[in-house]
Amino acid sequence: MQQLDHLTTPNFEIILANVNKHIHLDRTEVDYFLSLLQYKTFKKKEFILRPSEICRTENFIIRGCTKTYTLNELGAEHIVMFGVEDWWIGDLYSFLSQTPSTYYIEALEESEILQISKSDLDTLYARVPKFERFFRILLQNAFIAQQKRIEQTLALTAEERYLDFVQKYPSLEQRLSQKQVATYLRITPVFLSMLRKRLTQR
Amino acid sequence: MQQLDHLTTPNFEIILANVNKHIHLDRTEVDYFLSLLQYKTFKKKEFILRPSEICRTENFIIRGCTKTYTLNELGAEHIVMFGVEDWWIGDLYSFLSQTPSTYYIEALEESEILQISKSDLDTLYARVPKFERFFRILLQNAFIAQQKRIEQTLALTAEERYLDFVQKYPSLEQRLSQKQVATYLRITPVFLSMLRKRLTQR
DNA sequence: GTTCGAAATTAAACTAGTTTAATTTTTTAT
DNA sequence: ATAAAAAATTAAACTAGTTTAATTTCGAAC
Repeated sequence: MQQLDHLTTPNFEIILANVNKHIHLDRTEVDYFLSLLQYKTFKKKEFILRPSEICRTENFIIRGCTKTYTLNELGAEHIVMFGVEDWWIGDLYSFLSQTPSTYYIEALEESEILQISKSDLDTLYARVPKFERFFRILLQNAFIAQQKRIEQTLALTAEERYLDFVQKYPSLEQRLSQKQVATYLRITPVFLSMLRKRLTQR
Repeated sequence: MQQLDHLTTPNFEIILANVNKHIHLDRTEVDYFLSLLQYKTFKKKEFILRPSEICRTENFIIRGCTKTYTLNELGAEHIVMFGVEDWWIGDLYSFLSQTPSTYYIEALEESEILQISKSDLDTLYARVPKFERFFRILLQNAFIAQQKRIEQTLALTAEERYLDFVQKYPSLEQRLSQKQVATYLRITPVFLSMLRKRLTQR
C-alpha cells in the first residue's frame, strides 16, 4: 500500500523545500510550478539520458540514485557525478543549448523523478521571474561544484580523495558498490580495496 | 608613436568582432556598449584579481597574456587557465555571485584589458537584451571548457595532455615558459623536459 | 656588455597507482 | 533454495610520473 501510494502520488514536499531554500513562493505560484512538473519512475539500469539525445528536461530526484557518466573510445566509464534524493541532475550544457548530450544518466536504484521541460521552464521564467534567480543559482552551484571537483581530483592523492568523498557523502558510500566509488574517484577497484584495508588497519 | 598610440586609444575592433560572433549590433548599440568599457593596462606580474577580492568586472584581453591560478595550503600553484588576445577572463562565480574570489589573475606580459562592471552589465542587459544571450553563451562556453578540461586531465596521460595542449594552443607554447606549461598540465617541469626530449627523438 | 637568478636539462633513486591473475564473497535471477 | 554472474580481495610484477641533486643555459636588470 505504502509502496503503491508512493508511485501514484509523488511527494512534492521535497521539491518545494528545495526551491524554498532560495526563493519564496505564494500559494498560486506553488500550484503553477507543480502543474509544470512531470512525474516519472525509472527502474534500476534504466536511462534518463543517453548520448546523442538532447537533454530536454531538468530533473529532480525525489527518491533513488543515479550516475552521470561518459564512455571513452576504449569503453572506459568516467563518472561525472552521482545523484540522490533532493538533487537536480541533467546535462546542463545540452539542456541550455538544446544540443546533443555526450552523457549517460542511469538509475542505480529504482528512482522517482520530477521533470520540467525547457519550454515550460521558459514560460515559468516569464510568469514567475523569481525562478530565473533559482535556476541561475543552480547553474552557479553546478559550476563551482565542477570547479572544486577539478581542483580536488588534480590536487589530492587517491587516499585523500577517498577520505574526502566518504566525509562529504557518508551515506553514498553505503549505497554504492565499491566499483562505482572507485570509478568516480578515478582509481581501480583493486587499489580502492587496498586503500580501505590500509585505512582500517590503522 | 605607434606604441603610445596603442596605450591611449584602445583597439575596440577586437572586442566588437568578438561580440559580433554571437550577436549583431547596430551603430547606437555599439556606441552604448563601448561607452561602458573601461580600458586598463597591466604590467608584467601585476594582478588583475587577487584572492579575497570580489571580481567586479568581466575582462576582455585586447593585447597580452594572463594566467588564472590558485595557491594551495602548501604554496603549490594550480593554473586553471591562460588568457590571450580575444579571450574573456575573470572569476565567473565570484562575478556572478559577487562573493570573494579564491583566484589570482596575473599578467604574464604587459597587457591591455577592457573591463565592464557588474552594474553596467546589468544596465546593458536591460537596455540591449541581446547581450543576455551573448553573456549566457560565454557562461555556457566557460562551463563546457571546464567540463572538457576535467575529463581530459583525468582521462589522458601527461604525454597526451601535452600533445593536446600544443595542438590546441600552438602559439601559447611559444609564449609561455616551460614551467608555466608544466604547471598547467599538472606535471613537474622535470618530467615535461623528459617528455619533450622523448618526443623530438622520435 | 656583464652578472646574477631563474629556468631547463639530465640522471638516478623512488613511489603511487595499475595490471594481471587467482581466489573468495556477494548479489541476482530463476 | 540454487546456480550463475558480478564484485571484492590479495599478491606480485610493472610503469608513469616524482623527487632530489648536480650542471648548463637563458633572460632580465643594472
